Amino acid sequence: MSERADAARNRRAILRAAEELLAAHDARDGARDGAHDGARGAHISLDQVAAHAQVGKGTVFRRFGSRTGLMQALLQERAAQLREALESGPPPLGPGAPPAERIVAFLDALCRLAADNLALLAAHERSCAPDRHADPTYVRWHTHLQTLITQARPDLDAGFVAHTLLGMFDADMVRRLTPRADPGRFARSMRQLVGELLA
Amino acid sequence: MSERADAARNRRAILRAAEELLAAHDARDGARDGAHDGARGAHISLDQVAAHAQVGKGTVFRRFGSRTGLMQALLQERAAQLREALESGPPPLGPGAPPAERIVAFLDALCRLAADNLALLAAHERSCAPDRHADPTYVRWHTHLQTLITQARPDLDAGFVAHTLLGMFDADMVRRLTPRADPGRFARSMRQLVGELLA
DNA sequence: TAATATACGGACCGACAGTCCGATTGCGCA
DNA sequence: TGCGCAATCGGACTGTCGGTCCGTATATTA
Repeated sequence: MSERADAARNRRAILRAAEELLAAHDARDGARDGAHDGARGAHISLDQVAAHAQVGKGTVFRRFGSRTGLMQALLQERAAQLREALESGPPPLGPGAPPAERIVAFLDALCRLAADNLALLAAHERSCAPDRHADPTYVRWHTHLQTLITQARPDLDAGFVAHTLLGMFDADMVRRLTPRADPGRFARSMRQLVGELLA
Repeated sequence: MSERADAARNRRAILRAAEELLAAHDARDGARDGAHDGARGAHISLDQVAAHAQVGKGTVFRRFGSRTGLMQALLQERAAQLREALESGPPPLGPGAPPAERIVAFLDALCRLAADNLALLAAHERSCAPDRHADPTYVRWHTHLQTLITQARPDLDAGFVAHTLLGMFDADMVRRLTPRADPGRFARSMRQLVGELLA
């Protein structure tokens, strides 16, 4: 036995509470359209999360270690499905398709994931700012891309390119480049750029 | 008259103090080589800056409005020379050369600027995280790139590509991709990637 | 030199990440 | 079923920091 029942229950409660607060932010912020609204940032404090989860603050820290830990756990959860698809799903997302196609499929999937989780992404960025490159999910994505890029374009600096491509998914950038009038712009421009690189 | 003499003196003192603290961080952190050292971040508190500048905290806020304001001022100062060169210097950095060359020259200049001001860049990122896209220096750089890209490759989404290219200059990324053993890697990989895009 | 707009400094505030410890409770075991 | 302990809980507490306030000091100008 590695985790007591109440502990597991609280872990779930905390994750769900964080999601709900994030979603609330998303809704509230999303309501504002048009030009950017300056001081962005889904700032949910851990006190809020604890209160919303009906749990003591200490519990949050015992379960997740820190704000960063909570955010990483949250992102990991949301990314689980994608991870599964990458590792053992059908091509082109999963193994089996030529690398260039897998890259495009992966980035498309990231677009969707980003669009559906803007607030989480923003909060995650903010918390992990110190070195987002240490986040397990980021590392996994980076490794995946790097491998594929190495196969598709052995002449490029795959690590560098992978970082650059992942850099596109900055929450603020996604938001800015996803205007109401043309919600497909981000994905389209992204695909075009990747096309250039793999051509 | 727009600013009293003592006010101007203090403004300079604060800027210099911030630079010195940042440099101290840089030195201390830079001493560590090899693998990443986790919790990065040139975190200089405004209390520290005020103390180091031998000035009251209130003065810092009166002059710069906020932490973000201070960071923006700092970056603007460091970027002044580059700005000058872009607007009225000799080609290819300044006007007169073909857009593709100007883009490369500009990004090369950014490489140098980034390398020389890693700590500032990191601190700036951290403070302006909410929306770095509102920073005057960032906006200037983005506009510059966007214009040139539009000329060089009218078929691309210039705004998107410009953001992506600027995204490469994330302090953490620069640091990671500038190993002691091969300090030219970042600039080289960057040039290669840009070459692909403009080809 | 007097009058006034400006600037100064540092005490003060509220928010928040993270810590601590006495009270509580799930759970294996007899 | 009931015991006992280890794990968990909760929320008070701490230290830090960005930002505000206001009584005092000073540059400036006439």
